[in-house]
Parts: sequence; C-alpha cells; structure tokens
Amino acid sequence: MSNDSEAPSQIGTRLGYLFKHAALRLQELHDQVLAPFGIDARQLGVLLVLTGQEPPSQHQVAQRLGVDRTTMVALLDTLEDKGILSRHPHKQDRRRNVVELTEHGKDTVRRATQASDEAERSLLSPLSPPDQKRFRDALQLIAH
Amino acid sequence: MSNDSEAPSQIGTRLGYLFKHAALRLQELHDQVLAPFGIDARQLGVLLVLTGQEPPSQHQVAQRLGVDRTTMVALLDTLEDKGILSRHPHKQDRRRNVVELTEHGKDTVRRATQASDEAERSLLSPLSPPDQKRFRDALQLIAH
DNA sequence: TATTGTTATACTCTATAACTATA
DNA sequence: TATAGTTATAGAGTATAACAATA
Repeated sequence: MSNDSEAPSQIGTRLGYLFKHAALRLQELHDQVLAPFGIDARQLGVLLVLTGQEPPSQHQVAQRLGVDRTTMVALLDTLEDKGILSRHPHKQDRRRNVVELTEHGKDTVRRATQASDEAERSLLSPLSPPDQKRFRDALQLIAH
Repeated sequence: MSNDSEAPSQIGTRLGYLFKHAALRLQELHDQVLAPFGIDARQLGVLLVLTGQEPPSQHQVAQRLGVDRTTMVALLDTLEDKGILSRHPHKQDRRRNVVELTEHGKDTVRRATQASDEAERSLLSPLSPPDQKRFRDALQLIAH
C-alpha cells in the first residue's frame, strides 16, 4: 500500500552511486583549489602521510596509503622532482629510503591543506554546520 | 593553544580518504552478497537503470551512468550473454538498441537488490537507525 | 550532416615478477 | 633467506578515432 508502484530501487539512492558521485565532486573541487600548488589530491594524500611524525620509509608510506610499494616509486619520483620531498638511505638499514618533506614541501603541504579544507567546506556547504560535523563523524565510523 | 602540536592534518580524517575507504568496504560487502547471482555491484547499477521505467537505448543507459557509449557495449554484452537482458532495434529509430530486462533479469534484479540492501545495512550498522537515515540524506544532498 | 552502435587502438592506473643491494 | 627499492611487463578499465547503418 506504500510505494510498491514507484521505482523500487532508483540508482540515485544507492550508497555506491552516492559515494562515487560525492567523491567525483570532491575531486573536481580539489583539482581547482590545488592547481596553484602543482599537485593533485592524491599527491597531497602522500604528503599528509609525511607530516607530523617520524619520517617513514617508502614502504611504510605505501602501506599507510594502501598501495603497492612499486606504485609508490613513480609517485615519489614526481614529488621529488618538484623539490617537495627528499629521499635518503636510512642510517641503520641502508635498504630503506627515508622520505622527508623539504622546507618547500612543508610550506606546500600547509597551504595545500588549507586549500583542501576549502574544497571540503564547499562540498559540505549544503549541510548545516552541526550536520556537517555529524556527517564527518558518521563517515569516519563506517570507513573505519 | 588548542592542538597546534598535534598532527595538524591526519590523512585518516580527510573526506577523500574516507570516501575511498567507505566505498572499498561497500565494494567488498557487495562482492560477497552478489556472488550467488553472478553479477557485481557495477553490473547491478546497470540493471537498476533498466528497472521501473521505459526501456532506454544503450546510449541513454550510458549517459545515466556517466560512462562513454563505447564502454557500454562490453558491459551489456556480458549481461546479455548471461540471459539477464536483451537488445532489440527501436521500432521508430533503427539506429538505437532498446535494452530490456528478461524475466530472469527481473528476478535477478529483485533478489540482487535485496542482497545489496543487506550490504548497505551492514556498512551502516555502526550508526544508530536515526543516524543512518541522517547520513543517507546528507550524502544524497552533497552528491547531488 | 548528425547520431547510434561497434571495433580497434591508446592511455592510465595498478599489480606481479624479476633484479640489485642490503640485512 | 628475507626485505626495500627499482624496473619491465601485463592486466583491468576507460576514452578517442574511425567506420557502418540509419536518420
């Protein structure tokens, strides 16, 4: 007696569809605000792993981002070429490459993070401030 | 005076990271529950476009999913080979292929949608029922 | 001329396998 | 033997270009 005759399963109400399109919109916003820094959202993700903690090895960076260590090589090559980070052999274990932000890298991360904050605010702007907080908390809960 | 000395921008709190990982978890849940039907989450998305409305052309299906029409061909080939849908030339415009669910396809969609509902419930289970509703509404708002 | 479906091709992203060096 | 970084290679997924049929 309710809505049996309506479309029972609109694609636009599925979580998978909604996640994909929310991520696409956020991607576009990031493309815009990060362009001045010469990096994209994914590269900022790499840089965020390098901030506020003991400089990790390449392998550790890859693990924290959930990508293969072979994929990490080109990713770091690009950022090293831009002068954003540097690689040095680990003192005690010379198999490892310690990855560190340069001064320019630290400055880039700081400013790019502010730009990313702006992109996130823009995405969440249809929600009231308390709803924004609830949404973020809920997303953090289900994403683990 | 607040948290300047703490990690200022943990990767695990960024919306992009959270969307990616929430989508990954949902993908895994879908892989499990959809396996009995021989389709994956993406293919179910195609089928959902075909339900509850005038049978669309291949091009229309592609547009609604936001993929190129050349990409649609192989996607539909697979589902047609499984006997889930059929293609017929449009009566008035024979350039078009009208895409329709078969009886088996309709049954598959109905049962696969229930399985997908279960996957979504599972993903949202850390939230209280009212929070689940709020999260879904918020996501729909920001995804457009 | 423009559009739909199709195929061939190329590009992007990523992982697997194999190699070097270090442990 | 095992691990970290690197390179070469292959696979999945996707779009662009070109073509045939149709409008």
